[in-house]
Amino acid sequence: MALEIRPSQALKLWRQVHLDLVKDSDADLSARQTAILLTIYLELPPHTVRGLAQQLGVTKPVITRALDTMGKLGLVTRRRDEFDKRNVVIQRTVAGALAVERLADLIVQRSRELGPG
Amino acid sequence: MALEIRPSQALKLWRQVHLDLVKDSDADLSARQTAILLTIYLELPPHTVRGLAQQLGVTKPVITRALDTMGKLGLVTRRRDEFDKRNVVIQRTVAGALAVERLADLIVQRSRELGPG
DNA sequence: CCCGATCGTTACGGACCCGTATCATTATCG
DNA sequence: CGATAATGATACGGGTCCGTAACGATCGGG
Repeated sequence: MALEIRPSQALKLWRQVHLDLVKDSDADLSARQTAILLTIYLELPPHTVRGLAQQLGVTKPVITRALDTMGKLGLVTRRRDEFDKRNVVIQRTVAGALAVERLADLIVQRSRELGPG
Repeated sequence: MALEIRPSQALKLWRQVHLDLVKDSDADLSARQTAILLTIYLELPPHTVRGLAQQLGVTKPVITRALDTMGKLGLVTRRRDEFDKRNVVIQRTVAGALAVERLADLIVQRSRELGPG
């Protein structure tokens, strides 16, 4: 069931999707922000600042700032954990789910256009 | 011959590779830099600042700065075009080729680990 | 009840990147 | 030649991000 992709195909796909992302300037997320966003939307909740920081191997302020930025874009929301008010629970949004879906479609679309090379 | 990948697989692959890139902090390239680097190494030379700017849909200073940064990292080199000294020809380097190769291997490796999901 | 531990956030100084505008250099054409 | 065009680099003001360090709020064990 493993995906069969050759190195040259992988690079072409990577380049083309990045070109698309750069041209659709609205989705100007860094590599870290991308990893954070996809972790939130692919991994099981709940997600906390500390948990994300550990998964990414970065410091907590990096997560806080990324959440600030993505919050402005409407991609995620934060809510205080009522049972432990020190914690903050990161929540998904409709806009974020749509953005992730669009990214998936973009990758799928571009992968379909790959030649045998 | 088209690559068959499902949206959920595409997202898992995208997330995992980005996680790897973030943790291997040395390769801290932005989306634009990634697009530029892969364009230089996948498309036929010669590459110029203006040409890259057009392909990416960005302004020339973006390319100049990206080449500065990638030059410091040893990923590319610049050389004056002897036949038209206004032009600068961007050249590949061994280190850059190796970095691109490692990226390709990373994507291939992570794609092999994808489940049917 | 209080003190330490833990959580997320913020302050700070420094670095990078952006787009616009401008510049020096070089080529081209009248 | 001289004027115009084109190329890449640079200056600038503004924004974002980084890691370290410190902070307030909250929990929990003694």
